[in-house]
Amino acid sequence: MNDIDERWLAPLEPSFYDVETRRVAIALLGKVLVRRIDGQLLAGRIVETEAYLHRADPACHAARGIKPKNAAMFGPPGRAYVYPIHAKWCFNVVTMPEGQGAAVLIRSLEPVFGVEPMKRHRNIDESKNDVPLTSGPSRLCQAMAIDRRQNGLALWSESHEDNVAGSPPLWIADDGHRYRRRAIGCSPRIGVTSGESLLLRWFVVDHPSVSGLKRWHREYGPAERTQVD
DNA sequence: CGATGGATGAACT
DNA sequence: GTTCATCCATCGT
Repeated sequence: MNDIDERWLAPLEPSFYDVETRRVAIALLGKVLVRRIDGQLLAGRIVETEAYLHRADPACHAARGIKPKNAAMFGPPGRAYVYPIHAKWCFNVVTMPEGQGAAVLIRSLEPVFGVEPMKRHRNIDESKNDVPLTSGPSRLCQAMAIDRRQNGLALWSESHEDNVAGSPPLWIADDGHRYRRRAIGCSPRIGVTSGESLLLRWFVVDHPSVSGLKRWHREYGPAERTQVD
């Protein structure tokens, strides 16, 4: 597990994120969120996302304009937007259009490697195997050790210079994994108090790492057809 | 599965 | 000081 060939984990280019928010949310399913911390590599496959649109979306933090708290949302696509909620953290990726405050919330990961350090970060006993490690936006932040320090961080390779280890502490990679279109479901977003009728949550159907509302979903089909590639 | 109550950071008055 | 928030562990059915 320690001899990971990072060539398979090269950061996605900024152009990946410079796309309409919903397409990014869908295209992120199957990608791998990677974290380097304490000399260890943590990774989890993205299996649940939500889109927060720059307009006509009252649930988006950008809806009430730019504030110090949400300023990272208004930065270039491909940067992290990390914000606190109910004493925990949520990790978003900024999408296009730049400067408008659109983002994708990463809601759940399937652990790929680094399970032991993830358990430590989550304060879970090493012997326990049935506790959700990275299911839910705040749990995955805890497992991946993401907090306000990653707010505004660039996730592409240029940010290597930000880190003495020669690589960004947090990025998203494409290892070639693809989910079939029929394996992707959609639903309203979880926990939002406005814009609740919008189907802006996507997830891998019946995946054990997906959090919440598994029952209320429908196949991501022609009605929501969006170019994934 | 749904309801409940706890937890904390930041924007308000 | 008060309120609200892209939550979640826990408990009851």
